[in-house]
Amino acid sequence: MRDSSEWKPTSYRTHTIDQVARNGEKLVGTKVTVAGYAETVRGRGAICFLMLRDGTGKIQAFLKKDNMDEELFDSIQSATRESTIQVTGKVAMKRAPKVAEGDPVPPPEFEVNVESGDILAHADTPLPLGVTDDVRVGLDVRLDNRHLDVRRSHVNAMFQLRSKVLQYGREHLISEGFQEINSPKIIAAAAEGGTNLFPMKYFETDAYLSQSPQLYKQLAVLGGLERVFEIGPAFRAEKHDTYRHLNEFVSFDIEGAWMDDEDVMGVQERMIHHIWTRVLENDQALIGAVNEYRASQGNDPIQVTVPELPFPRIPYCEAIEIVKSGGGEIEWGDDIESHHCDIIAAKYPGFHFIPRWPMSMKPFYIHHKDEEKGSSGGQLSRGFDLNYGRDEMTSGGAREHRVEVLEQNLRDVGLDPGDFTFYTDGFRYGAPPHAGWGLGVARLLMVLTGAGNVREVVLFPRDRSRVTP
RNA sequence: GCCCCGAUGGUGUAGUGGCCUAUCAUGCAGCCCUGUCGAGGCUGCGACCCGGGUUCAAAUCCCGGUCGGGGCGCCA
Repeated sequence: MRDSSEWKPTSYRTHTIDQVARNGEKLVGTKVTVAGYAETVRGRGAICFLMLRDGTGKIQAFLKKDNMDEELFDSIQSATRESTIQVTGKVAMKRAPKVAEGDPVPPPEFEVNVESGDILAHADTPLPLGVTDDVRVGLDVRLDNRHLDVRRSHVNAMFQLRSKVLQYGREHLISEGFQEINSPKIIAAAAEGGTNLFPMKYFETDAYLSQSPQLYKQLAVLGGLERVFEIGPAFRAEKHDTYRHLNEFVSFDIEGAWMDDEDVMGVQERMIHHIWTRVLENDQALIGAVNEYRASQGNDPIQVTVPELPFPRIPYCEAIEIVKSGGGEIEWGDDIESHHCDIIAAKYPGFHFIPRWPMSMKPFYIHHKDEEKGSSGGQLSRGFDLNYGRDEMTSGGAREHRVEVLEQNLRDVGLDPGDFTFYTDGFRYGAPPHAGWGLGVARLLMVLTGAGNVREVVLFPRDRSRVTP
């Protein structure tokens, strides 16, 4: 769980629960105040055991009727599960549990001998979902009650891992000289075409929610910010309903000047390598919490295996051949669909790049070189994807920096360059060649945590049929 | 947008026309016991998504609705 060793006391507690549990030996006899959720309340009569849990750990509070106010004793003893309770008392060594002959004696544990306390907030019964119950809960019930779901240790661990992934990713990009930016999410025109946008009213004007920071991060680079990244939301009004799609998702985006597609693939694989390495070094406790739950459900444990560098590159033309030889029906110029990815994934199960897509399948801002053609003569682009198994993680590429080519590309896909002057004007006064990518944070998390659904790793997911909570 | 599937106590489930005043687990309430520790023992509480239809008889079959799940397309 969280490392709270450096946390300061607050108005409600002198110590976090983990601080007491971890330093019990030093604290024996010391009066402490802790607060947490009542995980279990056992005992009826003269003594009572209250298992308290906060965001850092668990500890048993021991209550004896003789040692405290009788009314308080009764109210805590009859408190409902998940009520929040504050207790004050001296730290003591717990009596060792009975263990069967030959079983190892567990390490010493500590508890709080309660002298006073307070019920901070009472929990209704029954709980919509049990925080510690030994029953499966459907995803929909969990999402409707996410505030309780997140109290479950493996769910809590997943969201701590999410925070770590963002932290380590930032850490790495900053080490390579990228600076964090924020681009507008309210925009006037389609950024890329293709996907549907959510329309909105911006005062008297029609506007949309941004589907991607793409054009803005390019403008930032054209403006001389050199290397930029953004972690922010993107919105797509697509009526999909799958384990890997949401209508609002967080995208990890970068853009760098004087770089091409190969250069930014390098940034990406180094970043993922760094994230995995750091998780492996620092966050085994979180992985352990996830695995404990997986074991209870009969699932294999997840393992953090740092991927080898460089990731395989399977150019589009080669990918088509792999699919064909694997029995898939596909022709040059076709999209590589999920069932095709299954064939490729059988050969390349981990992370792999698919560079050099046909220009006709990539957005107008992707760069191409006239001399790079596919086997059947079609124009190739400098756009690439990053896949893990069958799932697409990333889309990226070298960008078109020649304004006259950019405008032609717009016309080729049926867009009017006149609608994009806010963007194309950025290229008229000298433009560095540049490249970048966008990575789906939740999809990366799925790989790391073994989650079978993006909704597992998004706190309050927005899909086709869910806008609350 | 297309295709498939599902809805039973708070939660997760059993159930394929009469054996269902509906199973089991968990939960909740109460009692007993107890320095417990996945506590234990006993008693009790609580459900067939909504509307129509078929039938002597519907949780079960049919139609419509609502909500949900899975897959595809598209994408991150």
